[in-house]
Amino acid sequence: MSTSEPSASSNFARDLVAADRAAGKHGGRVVTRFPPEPNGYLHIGHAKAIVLNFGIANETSGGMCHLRFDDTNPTTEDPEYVQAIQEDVRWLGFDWHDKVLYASDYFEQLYAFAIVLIKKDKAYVDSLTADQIREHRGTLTEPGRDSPYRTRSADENVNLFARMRAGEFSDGAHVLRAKIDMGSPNINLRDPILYRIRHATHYRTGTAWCIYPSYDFAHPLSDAIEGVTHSLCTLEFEDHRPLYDWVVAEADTAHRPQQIEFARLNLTSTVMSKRKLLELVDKKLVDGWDDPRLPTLKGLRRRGVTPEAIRAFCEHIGVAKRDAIVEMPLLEHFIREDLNKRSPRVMAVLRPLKVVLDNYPEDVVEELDAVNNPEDVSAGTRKVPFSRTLYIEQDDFREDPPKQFYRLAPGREVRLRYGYIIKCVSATKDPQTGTVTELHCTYDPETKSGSAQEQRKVKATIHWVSASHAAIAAIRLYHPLLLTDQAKLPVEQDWTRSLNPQSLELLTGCLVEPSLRSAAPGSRFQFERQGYFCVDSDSSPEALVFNRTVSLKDAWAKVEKAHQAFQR
RNA sequence: UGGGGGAUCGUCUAGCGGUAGGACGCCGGCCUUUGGAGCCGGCUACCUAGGUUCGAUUCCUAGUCCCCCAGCCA
Repeated sequence: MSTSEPSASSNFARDLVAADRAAGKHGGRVVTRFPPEPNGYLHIGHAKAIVLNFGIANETSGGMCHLRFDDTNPTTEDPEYVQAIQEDVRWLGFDWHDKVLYASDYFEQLYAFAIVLIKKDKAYVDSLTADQIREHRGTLTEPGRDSPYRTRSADENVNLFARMRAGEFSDGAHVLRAKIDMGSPNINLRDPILYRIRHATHYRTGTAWCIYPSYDFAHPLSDAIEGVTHSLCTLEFEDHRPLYDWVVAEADTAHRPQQIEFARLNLTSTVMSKRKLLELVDKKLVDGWDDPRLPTLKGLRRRGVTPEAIRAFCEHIGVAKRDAIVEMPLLEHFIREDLNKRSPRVMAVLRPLKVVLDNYPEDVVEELDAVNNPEDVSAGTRKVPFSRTLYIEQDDFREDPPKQFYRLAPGREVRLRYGYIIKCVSATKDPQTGTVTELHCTYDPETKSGSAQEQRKVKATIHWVSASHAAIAAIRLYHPLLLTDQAKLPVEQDWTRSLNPQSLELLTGCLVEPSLRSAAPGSRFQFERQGYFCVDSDSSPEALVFNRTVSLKDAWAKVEKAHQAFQR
């Protein structure tokens, strides 16, 4: 990777880990883990956790970060996601050094730990129904009540739990619960469920088990089994920490991991919850998990965003405990910053307007020298064909130019990038609609780029393509997925009503310079004066498709907006 | 109204008793064969009220506001 990464910024979690290490806690070892449940695709919120966990491990000598699948719920998980998650973590640029681990690999050990708890009278089999358990749990302000089964003997519990495992009971008939305190003000401590019966096929263990450990039991013990020192998770688990500590203490594990919580990432104008993402995909409101409008890693990748940009963004936003909503323009900034340095420049006309150079010979084609990347001289130059009939951007011509509009207008001059200065002589209009269909211009032969003779300056330089040489392409422009911030989404009414109906804008008949004909899917370019684009996976040499990753900053758009605001 | 957390520029974040800094954004300017990039300058913040202290964003007290928790999800 040539892109320089910002040095890891200080944050409370890093400081905590560093302090523990300095104090010799855990023998100075640092082991973290990224523990997704394989029930969906990773998004940029996960990237924050990945960058944090792998980052802390990587910057510590001898540090290690495990990739662990928290696959304790057979009804929601699928190997498809295991595969996809590994791809995404690898794509982001992280390496788990063979430590792909699965909570399901610990089922036998976890069962043994459960027996330990039962024998210590710290867990019991409850035979209440789910509804009854809920009733007994109390409320936020009222304490819960003990289950009548809470006093079963250890022997009876061991026996019952073994029979649960053996498959003697149907789903929901019994659960294993921790015996803590039904009167605790912390609801998580009111005898939380440790195991439930699920006669379901697990994608890895098949039908070997019909009882499955809950998160609250499996997670702390998995961390302990793996020797995880610092278990970083999001804020909503803060009040599970006493339970986390209780479980490892009562199970008397050799190693005691420490849970640290941080705020999850929120971004404006998009959705990040698994539920909402799934809804968009299921209802076909987007084009699958890799729809470029989605904040999924697959979506961002297809859109043309680089892993370096995502990493830089994640480092920059920091890690703290306060709830925050990061503005999308910040992400866009890091995408532009990265792409600016690495993207070859090309010319592409999104909304073509025909231009005929009346004084340019009909049978001549010049090969003009174009710079591939002004940010990187080693990227070299290429030839771009120039001829009498060209296309320019519709936006680059105004019949009646407003103030501060420097581009083409009747009688005005602009430079054609890498070519000549041209002057607009006349505009042909459709007699029906009045729209401009064609421009007639003259070129000034003395002003060819690179020729030192003519140093005449014009206010604007515009991009263009040669009509007979250009390749036709379809271009997809992406706009915000949501018209409102996710934090402000209506809770009760259908949130999908806040979706932007224009989030995808499809342009066809776009004209791109001929060098793009052979562009491979995934390759990225800057379309000069427009933005960063990448070749979509749907693209082929016969039918080119580009996705706009992000637009360039547009100073004129601001000026124009200010004009409009002034006029109102 | 129980418990757990959190409040610093519009946004994200730093600060660990001693001039409130950075980034995005926004506004000017320079530069420019991308109205891009780059460069220069400017903008705006310590939730409130008390207290401790020579000195408080930081420590203490009391409020206020925001977030999370009542799945046999994670």
